Amino acid sequence: MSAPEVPVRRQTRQRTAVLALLDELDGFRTAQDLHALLRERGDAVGLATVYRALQALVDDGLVDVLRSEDGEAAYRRCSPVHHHHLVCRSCGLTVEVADPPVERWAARVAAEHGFADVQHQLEVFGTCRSCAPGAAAQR
Amino acid sequence: MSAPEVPVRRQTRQRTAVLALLDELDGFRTAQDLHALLRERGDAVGLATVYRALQALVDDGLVDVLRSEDGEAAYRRCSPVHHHHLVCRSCGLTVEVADPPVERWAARVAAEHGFADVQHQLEVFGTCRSCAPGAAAQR
DNA sequence: CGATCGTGTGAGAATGGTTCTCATGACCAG
DNA sequence: CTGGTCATGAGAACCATTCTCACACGATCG
Ligand SMILES: [Mn+2]
Ligand SMILES: [Mn+2]
Ligand SMILES: [Zn+2]
Ligand SMILES: [Zn+2]
Repeated sequence: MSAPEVPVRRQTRQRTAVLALLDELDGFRTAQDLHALLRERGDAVGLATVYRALQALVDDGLVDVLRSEDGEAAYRRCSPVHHHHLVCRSCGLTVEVADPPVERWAARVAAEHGFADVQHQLEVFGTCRSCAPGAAAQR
Repeated sequence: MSAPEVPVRRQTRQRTAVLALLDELDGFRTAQDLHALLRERGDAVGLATVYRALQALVDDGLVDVLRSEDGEAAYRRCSPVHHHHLVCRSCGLTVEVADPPVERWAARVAAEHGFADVQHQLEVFGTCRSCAPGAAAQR
């Protein structure tokens, strides 16, 4: 029983690059986007490795993932505490928001219907100020 | 301007069969699942047609669609009024639930951050009574 | 330091859900 | 009834994601 259940997570140039890039971005981005950005930037990383690095970060709770309307997965460096997202449909800008009321509500509704092992997901989508129609003309 | 903006929606055997099947099911099902069920049942429909029929029903507001964790789309006959879902992860059993408080909350939070054209999505996932561990043994 | 071991990497193939193509079939208004 | 649209379906195409496997390279320990 001396072998760790979860293998040691090695620190590699690729994983460092992926996390560093996510730290600079403020919105949700797809794996393909991140891969392209890394390539432009010079420190290229294989696409499969980008996917693996992102999955590891999600498992470690450092990154949140959500599905865009067309089913593509999008990733974002997020705080480790439970929260929800206010996402701009146009530019991806995201604000983390908390909502205690819905936490209790979800648990209560689930219990009323006999559901266990309850989880919930709440996302709010809209158009941010910068992306509002006319925002470009105003400056 | 005599041509209708939206072409007439013809009533075909295939579209009727898809909607009739959805009316008998109480949970979210993937297009592939529905296609297989229709085939078993005898009145087969092409897979592409199943996808097109489902998309039309979604456009008409008769069917709701959500993405499972692996990105697959799942469809369910739903009421046309705004609501949220309590979904069993195991069998797909779904209960429609309303939550007035979150409606106001979403609008307020979005406004505070300058977001417009706000939409939100709230889903609760859990394990229903029938799928709870031990339920099978209990009869 | 190095040797060693096991994990990480990446190019390309494979997978699989969804959409597209296009020739053919069938609603339905007139 | 009939024509003109729209619908259908088999298969190809698409494309995000995962898998394969030979090779590279962190971490560990003497
Ligand atoms: Mn919550
Ligand atoms: Mn709502
Ligand atoms: Zn924006
Ligand atoms: Zn269930």
